Amino acid sequence: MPLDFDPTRPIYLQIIEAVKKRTVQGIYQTSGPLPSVREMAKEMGVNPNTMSRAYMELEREGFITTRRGEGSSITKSAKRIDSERRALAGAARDRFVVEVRDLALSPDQIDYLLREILEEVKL
Amino acid sequence: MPLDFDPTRPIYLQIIEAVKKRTVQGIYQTSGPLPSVREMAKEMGVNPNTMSRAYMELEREGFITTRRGEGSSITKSAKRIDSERRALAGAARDRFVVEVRDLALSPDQIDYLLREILEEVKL
DNA sequence: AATATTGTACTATGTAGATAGAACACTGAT
DNA sequence: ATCAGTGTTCTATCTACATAGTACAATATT
Repeated sequence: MPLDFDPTRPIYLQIIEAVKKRTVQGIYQTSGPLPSVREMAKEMGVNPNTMSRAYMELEREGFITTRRGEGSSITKSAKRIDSERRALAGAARDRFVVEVRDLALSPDQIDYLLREILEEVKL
Repeated sequence: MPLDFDPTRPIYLQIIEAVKKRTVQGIYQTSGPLPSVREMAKEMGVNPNTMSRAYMELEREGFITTRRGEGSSITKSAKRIDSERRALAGAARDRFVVEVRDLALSPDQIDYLLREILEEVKL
């Protein structure tokens, strides 16, 4: 199932985010190996070079470790993963605040917006 | 004061969003004219071609009207502007929900996140 | 009528991102 | 030793985006 990428943003950045989110969800375990560059490229429907670029960036950030011939795996540090979860949530919050702050919404509209979010996120 | 653009996203798209936000905030009135392509380009620190592209797109969407030699102006429809406000808020909400939904946050974490947002948006 | 200001169009240049394809280098298993 | 699978590197090609510079077309102003 190839991901549906936002065509206005670099794919390799979206891949990085997707891998982090899947890890945070527990889809990728720290015990086992990460799918290989070629596998993951095929699954997400992108070129192996693009996937390799994403993996290299993830390694640079210390989120995965990678060894030639052996493959890649997620960091074993649970602390690192949880900090990633909080970082993703915080970044999403900041983006949302910036986007909404200057819309001249009434207090009622703000309350309604947040209630909508609460319901949708709970699902 | 040139805007600080996100280098990972097309500038002309960010300009479009900026013009819409300014309009929604009341910075650009429907009565008066919009700054000219060259003025706005200078103000935002981009090339006039890039600004022209943004204006053309805004016209295509029906958000501004533009006439050669005369200049551009925001749509006179207050309904259109308010619908834009709600559209911007709704899009921001949807993006936020998508970003946060799959982070495996605890209910407590969600509550805390929303309280943070409420405080920051109120300012 | 002439000039300035407006939006628009065009060519050229540079950069980033993505793809395709081939080759190389290292590791584990047979 | 061989082979398959791994990450990595390289060249080439294509597209979108942004910039620079120039020129053109239409309107408003003088």
